[in-house]
Amino acid sequence: MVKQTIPTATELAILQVLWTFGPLTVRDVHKHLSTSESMGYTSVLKMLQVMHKKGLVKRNEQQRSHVYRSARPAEQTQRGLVRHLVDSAFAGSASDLVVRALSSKKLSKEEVDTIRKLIDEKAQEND
Amino acid sequence: MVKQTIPTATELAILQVLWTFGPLTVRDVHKHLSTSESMGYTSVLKMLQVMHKKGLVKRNEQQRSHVYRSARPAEQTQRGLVRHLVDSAFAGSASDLVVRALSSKKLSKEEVDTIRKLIDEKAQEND
DNA sequence: CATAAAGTACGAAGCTTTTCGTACGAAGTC
DNA sequence: GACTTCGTACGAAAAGCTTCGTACTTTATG
Repeated sequence: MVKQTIPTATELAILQVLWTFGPLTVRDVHKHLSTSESMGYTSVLKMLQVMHKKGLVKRNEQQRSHVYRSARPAEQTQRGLVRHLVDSAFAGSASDLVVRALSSKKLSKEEVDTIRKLIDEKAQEND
Repeated sequence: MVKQTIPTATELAILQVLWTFGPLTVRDVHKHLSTSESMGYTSVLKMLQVMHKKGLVKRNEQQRSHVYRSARPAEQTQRGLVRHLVDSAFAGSASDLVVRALSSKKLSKEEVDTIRKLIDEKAQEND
């Protein structure tokens, strides 16, 4: 079992871009990032190099502009993050986290329905 | 609106102790912490001083041994943490986080029921 | 009252994370 | 072929987090 690294805040910002838009060059990551945050181009480059070294992203060096992609599917990293948060702030209780999530944001009717279906499946499993 | 500080990993470890056991002296925080993690006494002290400066904890200095307590209820901090995670790793979708939470850990029948009830209330609100 | 025990304060070292300047190579353009 | 543009690499400064040693004060105790 490989130890799951928890990405830092900046790493997460970059990963989200990659998850959303797929494999990108440094320039494109920078473009998608720079709308909200302002981070120099070489900072993004360095960040991606660091993440590559850590194994958070993979890259294709065929082109002169290397193309980076997330090393793991979003789902896997997100699960790791949730687990980490559950342990570090909810004393291990995932349901407490869910309760808090439900009370913290207004969810649309559709979202609530999605979740309800999931819960029902979950409930059947446990019968 | 006051900007909500996101506690660091160590700060969270300490906050969890305070949430669980209520107001404690440095020595007692250290005791509860040191079972699993090993952190020097003065490190815990310093940490609590830093947290006090940041406003994460309050302290009563009546006694020689100051008594520290969480500045905010657990619920509030937890909501902030969830919101932060939703933004930084789930593109703002709280329901995606819930979905991931439900798929990441086995939940007991009781927990599932608790959540289901909550969902039902939530669903009614939206009608 | 002298000494030990228990407490706080705090500077500073040691890490990790983040940012960026500078160097340098490869491709395009006049 | 000279010059500009676009790219990577990487050292190192800056910033934040964590740990702990040392200094000093207060209280207990022989």
